[in-house]
Amino acid sequence: MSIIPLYRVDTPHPQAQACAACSVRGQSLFGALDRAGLDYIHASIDSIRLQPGKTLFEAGVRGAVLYTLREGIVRFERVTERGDRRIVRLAGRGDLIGQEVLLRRPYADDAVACTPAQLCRIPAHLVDGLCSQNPALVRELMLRWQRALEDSEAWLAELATGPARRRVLRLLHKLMAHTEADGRIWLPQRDEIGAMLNLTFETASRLISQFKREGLIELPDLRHARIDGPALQRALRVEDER
Amino acid sequence: MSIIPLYRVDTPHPQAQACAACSVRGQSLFGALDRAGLDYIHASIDSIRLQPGKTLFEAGVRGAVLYTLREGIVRFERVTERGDRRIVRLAGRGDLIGQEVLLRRPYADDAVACTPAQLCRIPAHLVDGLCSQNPALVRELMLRWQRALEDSEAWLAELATGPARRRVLRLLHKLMAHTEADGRIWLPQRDEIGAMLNLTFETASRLISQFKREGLIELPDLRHARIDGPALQRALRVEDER
DNA sequence: CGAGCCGTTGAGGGGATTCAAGCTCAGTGG
DNA sequence: CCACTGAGCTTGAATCCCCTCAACGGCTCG
Repeated sequence: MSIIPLYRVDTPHPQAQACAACSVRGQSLFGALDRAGLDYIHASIDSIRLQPGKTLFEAGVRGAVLYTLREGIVRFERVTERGDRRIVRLAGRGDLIGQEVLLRRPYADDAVACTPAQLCRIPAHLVDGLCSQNPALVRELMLRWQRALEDSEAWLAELATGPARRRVLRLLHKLMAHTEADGRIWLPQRDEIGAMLNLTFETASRLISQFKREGLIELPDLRHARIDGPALQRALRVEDER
Repeated sequence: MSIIPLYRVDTPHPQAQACAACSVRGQSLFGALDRAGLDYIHASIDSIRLQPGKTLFEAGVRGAVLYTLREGIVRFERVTERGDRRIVRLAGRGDLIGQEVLLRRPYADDAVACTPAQLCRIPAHLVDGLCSQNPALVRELMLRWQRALEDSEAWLAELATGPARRRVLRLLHKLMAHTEADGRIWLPQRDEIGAMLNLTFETASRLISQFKREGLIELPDLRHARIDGPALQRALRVEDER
């Protein structure tokens, strides 16, 4: 919960200090804000934690809040008319989640935590207010929309094309962008891989096992992998040159 | 080319009148503009015609113009690292094309006319200028970004999933949104269908022929189809309930 | 009239799915 | 303590759907 100051102080609000020191501030939406802007927002922003598998919001709901992802990975998924789940995009550190509420639109997808996640919960009206003052923020928002669009199109072009082996290799490549401090990457469950790449979980399992045998990856635990980067590059080259 | 007036007149500029009367004005980006706004923009906007197969711009290029599609269908495509062409989205009447230039970003995809197309060519700086005056325009822009994002995600979920028959049926369903005045829809070439649905052109051809035999569609000419709507709905139902 | 593009159709092969069984591991309760 | 259970992962065998390769026909253009 946020804290509401009862008296005027000269030092900035503690949450404002926290925002100013935030590890993802430079990459986040509010990176464009100055001290005064931070002072304005701090009181309304809550910090949220989410366990893997927990949903942040559901498609179709008209929400009034959006989120900045400080830590972890969140996936966007939707259920097709045929009834199967399809993961259409991932969000990582610094990404904005649920920006459609700024347009008074319902959430477009389910948003579900893939890993333990930490987020800032931001009321939509807060961003509305800041936008009218701050053109840089508007531009920042548009940039995020464009990035999300390009992500989605790249996903379609690169992760939904070609043989299964190539698709899983490309997924591993993409996941390397979210490498953790200790060099491990998040390895999705087999049925999640299936939902991302349009494969059955058996096929996903076969390929991950195969990569293990080939020495391309190793699994320190069930949810993480270490990837042999150069070997992955080579394997991708082989797939693409044919 | 645009015409620059040499003397001040009381009647609105002819192009401003054309804009005000534009058939897609209500759905277009500048639907949010008033008379004064239209007067401001008219002189810089050119009208463009494009034949099927002609490209409007290429991915990676840093352009300075964006477009409103007045008539026809334009596709966005990109070449995967493996080297095959993949169509990732379609634009129809009233859609905005190339808005990434507003962010000083290179075009994200190739844009190619699918049908004869008419567009308005809009210099990016023009929109920049209007945005600072006109909050409604900013909101309209954001809405378009969000719509494009949702289109792309829906494409991924609905057109890249399931057996080939279902994918082509869903494509026909989607194309019905662009039905022409006489009730015909644009029917892509077989290899275009392949590039949209990740199929070979042979498979696309087989399915279109099959639909013809089933009476689901008829082809008045090679590039157009008439669809039996209820039959299509039934066929989709059958596909989805299994 | 031949060349080239586009569409159609067939035959055969291959890669992913389907169906099925067995495995590990964490949690539960006797 | 350990059987029991269920969820997730792995692996095998058979099937099927789509791709590949190939031939052919219609159409437009030079």
